[in-house]
Amino acid sequence: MKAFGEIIREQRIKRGLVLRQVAAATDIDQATISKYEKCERKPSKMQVLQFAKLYNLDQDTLIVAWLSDKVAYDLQNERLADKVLKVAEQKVKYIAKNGHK
Amino acid sequence: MKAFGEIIREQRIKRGLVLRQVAAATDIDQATISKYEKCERKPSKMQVLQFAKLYNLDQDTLIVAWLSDKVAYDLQNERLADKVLKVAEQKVKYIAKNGHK
DNA sequence: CAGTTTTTTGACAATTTAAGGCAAAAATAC
DNA sequence: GTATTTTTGCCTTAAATTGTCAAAAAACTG
Repeated sequence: MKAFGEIIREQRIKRGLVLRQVAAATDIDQATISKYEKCERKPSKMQVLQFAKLYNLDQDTLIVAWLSDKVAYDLQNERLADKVLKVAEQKVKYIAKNGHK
Repeated sequence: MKAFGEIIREQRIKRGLVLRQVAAATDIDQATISKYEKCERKPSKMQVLQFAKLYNLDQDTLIVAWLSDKVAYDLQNERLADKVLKVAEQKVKYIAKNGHK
């Protein structure tokens, strides 16, 4: 249960890379990458996939980390977060079944 | 497990009001209200509370309906929605416990 | 069925929100 | 203490979402 940022930082360190190098490889500003790693900016899906490729990570795993960050972020400070997630789960199931009328 | 829009439409009909009247009472454009009821626009939190007051509904209930709509909407078409919600739940719990460093 | 009221739609303007980018500051390593 | 790396702040930009108005469509009413 790691945040997207933690994951990509771990991977970068593990490979002994500095931000500058990752920036060069991905064509993303190094300050921006720093912010991703510290969870101060949220990348687009395309960028998530870029990182998955760069670090040889399973795409699904990384996307789950990234999307769940977003959801959790939207609910931060919400007393009702728990209830909201349970209801959202039902709604997602319902939509998956019956489509979106 | 109703959508926010369904709820406020039900309530309006139940009271025999037309959009024009609700628009006057809330100072929201009637086209906008129509869109809320059809889930084509998402109101702000303030407006959700306005509707709670207008229709004498429990605020929490309405907010849960509204927020869960948002979450479910973000995850529509996401094959991984289920997994995402489970992870998000853990993250929310974690944040609630340890704050947001 | 014509006339009236209500609801919906569509295009556009306005707002809001979040991200990208640069340069300076801070931290870390050498 | 210098050099490198990382972080921060600010600002611009871009994207997404909403509100608004007018016209079209739909639903009532007599």
